[in-house]
Amino acid sequence: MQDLIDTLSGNYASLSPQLRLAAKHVMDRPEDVALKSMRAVAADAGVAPSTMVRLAQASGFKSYDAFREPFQDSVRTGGASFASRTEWLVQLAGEGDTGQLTGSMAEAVISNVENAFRGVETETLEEAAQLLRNANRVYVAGFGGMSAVANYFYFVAHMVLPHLVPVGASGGTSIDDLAHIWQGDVLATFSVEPYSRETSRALEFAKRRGAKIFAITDSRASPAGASADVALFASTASPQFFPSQAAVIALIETLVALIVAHGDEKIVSWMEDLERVRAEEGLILKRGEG
Amino acid sequence: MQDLIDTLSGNYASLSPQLRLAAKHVMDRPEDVALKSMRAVAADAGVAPSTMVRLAQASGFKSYDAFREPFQDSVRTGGASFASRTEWLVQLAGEGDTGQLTGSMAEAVISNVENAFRGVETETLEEAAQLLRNANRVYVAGFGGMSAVANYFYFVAHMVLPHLVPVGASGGTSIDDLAHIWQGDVLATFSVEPYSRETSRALEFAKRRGAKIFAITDSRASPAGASADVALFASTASPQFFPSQAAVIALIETLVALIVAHGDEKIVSWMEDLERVRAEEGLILKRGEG
DNA sequence: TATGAAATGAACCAAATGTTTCACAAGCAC
DNA sequence: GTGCTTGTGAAACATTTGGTTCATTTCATA
Repeated sequence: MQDLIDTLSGNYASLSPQLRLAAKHVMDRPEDVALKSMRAVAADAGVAPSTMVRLAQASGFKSYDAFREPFQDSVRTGGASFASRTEWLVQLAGEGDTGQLTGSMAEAVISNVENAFRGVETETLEEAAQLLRNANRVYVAGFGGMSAVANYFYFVAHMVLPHLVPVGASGGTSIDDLAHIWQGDVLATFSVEPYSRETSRALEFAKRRGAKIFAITDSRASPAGASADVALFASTASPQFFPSQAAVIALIETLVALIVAHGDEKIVSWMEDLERVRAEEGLILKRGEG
Repeated sequence: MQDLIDTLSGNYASLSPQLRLAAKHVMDRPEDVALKSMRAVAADAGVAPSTMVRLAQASGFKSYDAFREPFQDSVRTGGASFASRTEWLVQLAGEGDTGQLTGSMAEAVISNVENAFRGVETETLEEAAQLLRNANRVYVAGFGGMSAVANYFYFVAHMVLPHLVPVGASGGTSIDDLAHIWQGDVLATFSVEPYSRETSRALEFAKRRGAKIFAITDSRASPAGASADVALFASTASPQFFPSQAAVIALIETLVALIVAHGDEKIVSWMEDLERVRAEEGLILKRGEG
């Protein structure tokens, strides 16, 4: 099957738009080809049933059923897909130190994500969403290793929260960016150990000004965790030198989802607008375009 | 599915002869149930088609299709399929529950991470690590929603790879930053649907210059996935409007861990230096300091 | 703009699908 | 033996399947 996918990927450029759509879907969800009916796969891919037949023929198969066979075989023999998580990790460990490292990273990330979601109360998430939504301004701050995370939050959230202000991105000191923070504003911080001095400075400053604090951090005992009005916690445990931010990212994404879900319908039409504009301006590729 | 097989095995004694035949075959070849038609399975088991329906009903399922579902799920590597974005938007009108949204996000992230790690071959990870380590220069590019991810990669990796060059961060056009890319260099791209036009432009440019391409993306059929020398894939499926980047982040972290693990000892002492300096310069807080 | 080739989707077909029905057989109580 | 329940498979059912046809659309070329 992998051979077939490689072939498909190789010929991809020379296919017609509709065949590309079909091929892309097949490559993305090969199990569906094995399990679902041709029509169902076609519907998922957004093409006509006949297009699937044409794809099969274009790939050198006499019929769609013949085309489907390799996929069914790979699902059948692919003991990997049957393996439980622990079995899989053990097997991975058998593949040398690369496999071991990969396995332990996967384990760490999954358990971090699980713990983050398990540990959080839905009310706290609600509170956080409300705090951010109702704030006058939200200042977004993350330093050192967390600047990228703060950056990510800013990018995702600014589409649904118009009152976001990035801190520390402009090159100046963070206090410059915070100069106008005030009551009714919120400082959103992202921090993990080792905690940067700049974060705690920003925290103190914002508090003194009467702003509320929202934090995502790795411990209740952290500077941000202790002083925040609303805080979410995500472990960053990792078998390697750098803390893993995957769980933090997951929390951020969930939070933004909540903000949208329980926000007014204005937000939704707004996002639709945004996407439409980006498409019209040619900033993003249309489906099938390459 | 294993639960179902256990139940089947438990009730086995109390079944009628024909149902036993059917149940035995189902337990022996569960993949066949997932892949073949009911009639085919019945024929293999040596029973009438209706017997299969009866087995399904006797197991507490309303239809044979419902009975088959657990088998298909267990065969399937790609776990839950999520409603399309538009469906999600519709669902929003019905105002979903906070807990439900949180749960489905957790499910999505975990399954994305697991699939990303399961789908990757350890050799590919090795190749990627080597490609990046041995490159003359590595240009790091991500646009739109992926700029934060690229930013994260740059931040984490630049501590272990001194020859990293950010693209598009300086405010100018990305091509400006790529101007000096050449053979022996590598373009590292991060992209998910909807693919930005800028990414494919950068890809073309780098290829023309003879540079190698490394990509983390969400599909083999994506512009980056198709043209990359080494590519890693991570699903970004999510029950909400924005794709989830958590799995991409997890892959990035693993890759960096590999680069460190198999790099020369210079890298390690280098990182130690870096941390020492940051501590000494008072950029980060000592333990207990707040 | 006109022309021809390629691409596409709607409609259709025969075959196969899951399901239901029903007649019959086997076993059991009386 | 007669009734009655349970188990069973053949046949018929509506539905869905993979495959084909063909009119229409698309688009590059003339």
